[in-house]
Amino acid sequence: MFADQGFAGTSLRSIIGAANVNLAAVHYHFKSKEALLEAVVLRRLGPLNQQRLDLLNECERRAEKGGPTVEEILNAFVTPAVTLIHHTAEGCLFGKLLGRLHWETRPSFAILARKHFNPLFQRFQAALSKALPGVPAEQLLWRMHFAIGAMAHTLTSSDTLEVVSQGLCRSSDAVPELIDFLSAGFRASSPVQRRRKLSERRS
Amino acid sequence: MFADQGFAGTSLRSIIGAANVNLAAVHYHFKSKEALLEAVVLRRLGPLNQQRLDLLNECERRAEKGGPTVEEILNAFVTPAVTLIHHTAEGCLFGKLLGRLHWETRPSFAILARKHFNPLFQRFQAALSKALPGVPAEQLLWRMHFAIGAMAHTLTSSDTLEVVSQGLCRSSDAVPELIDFLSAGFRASSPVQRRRKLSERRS
DNA sequence: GTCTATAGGGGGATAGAC
DNA sequence: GTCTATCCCCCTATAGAC
Repeated sequence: MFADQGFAGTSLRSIIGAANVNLAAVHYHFKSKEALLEAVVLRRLGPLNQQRLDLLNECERRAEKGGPTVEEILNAFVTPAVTLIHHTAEGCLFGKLLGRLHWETRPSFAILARKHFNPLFQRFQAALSKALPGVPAEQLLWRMHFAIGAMAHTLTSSDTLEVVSQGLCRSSDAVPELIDFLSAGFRASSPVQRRRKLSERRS
Repeated sequence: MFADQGFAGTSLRSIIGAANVNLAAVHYHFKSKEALLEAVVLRRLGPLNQQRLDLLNECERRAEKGGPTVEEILNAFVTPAVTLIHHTAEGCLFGKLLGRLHWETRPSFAILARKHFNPLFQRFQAALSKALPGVPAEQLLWRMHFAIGAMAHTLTSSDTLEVVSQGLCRSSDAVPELIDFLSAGFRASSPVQRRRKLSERRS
């Protein structure tokens, strides 16, 4: 319900109705509405982030000298989350919740999100930096930012894409399509000349 | 306020407080809270979408035979929106609102968003399809989906990136970085072989 | 541990005076 | 057109019986 309607848009009363419990039980077991959300998120996000790290470690261990490819690193980051959306209905909902978490603005959420995301982010930043020695730090951060946006939007809205495309795009293709797209973006060469050209054209 | 706290998270009472008006005035002039949001959005979204179409038409007119490049098309789509975030504070807020609109789930919002987004989407889909004859329709839709996610996330959260990167990434670089990244993604070749390989690795 | 009952404060919308 | 006062509902959280 948090996934579909957002935090502010979901009342505890609608939750207890769906769960056939009473209101006091929520506060007894979880203390507050925000703490309930945190519990809902953490139950699955912990294992999911661990899975991402395991995949990354594994492909680094297996890699020839020079480390894993961009595709392998992105695969470790993206796949555990994005495969959620075409498995169980529950996984699909958690995927939406996960995507939403990236742009909830309540201070307590931002803290929650960063607490469980920053270590992961830095680990993947280091791996990508090694795999892409030609990309300056600033640019790598921008590209990770874009990748997170594309991934989060896929988590929250790929069902919309299925409808808009009239069934042409299926969620089961999301992972390979996303990795193809992102890895090409990360590898993009960006001659200063071309960037200047676009800037001038805009002004 | 809608941009920062979302629709459900923003009360009319907090709005009238900030605007120094009374509650009845809102309902007299806008009829309802949802209609107020629609008015807020439409005042700026109409001109912005027109600007995107104008830019696209202009670069198509100016292009040599073969039509405009992917970069030019993406520039027409992305720039009018993303330049919002590093101009006025008001523009920055509207950028956030615009990004948020892509993943508000209330039925009335979905209708609003698609009503003003679908025509634009189809126009750009046609242009991109022409510029990328080797990319099948299904894949192009996925890539537009990813591009929208990256753009929307940039609109809503690039201030976070400025903080996380400790000032290394500045919003004024968002447009060229985004266009570099996306255009490479759109041009990506995707040998079926590689995609199968990744799929197998996952299973 | 579990429940009912209620506190105590918003929420959006509206009636009716001016 | 504008404002005050108010309706009526829903919200989170808690007290206190069992």
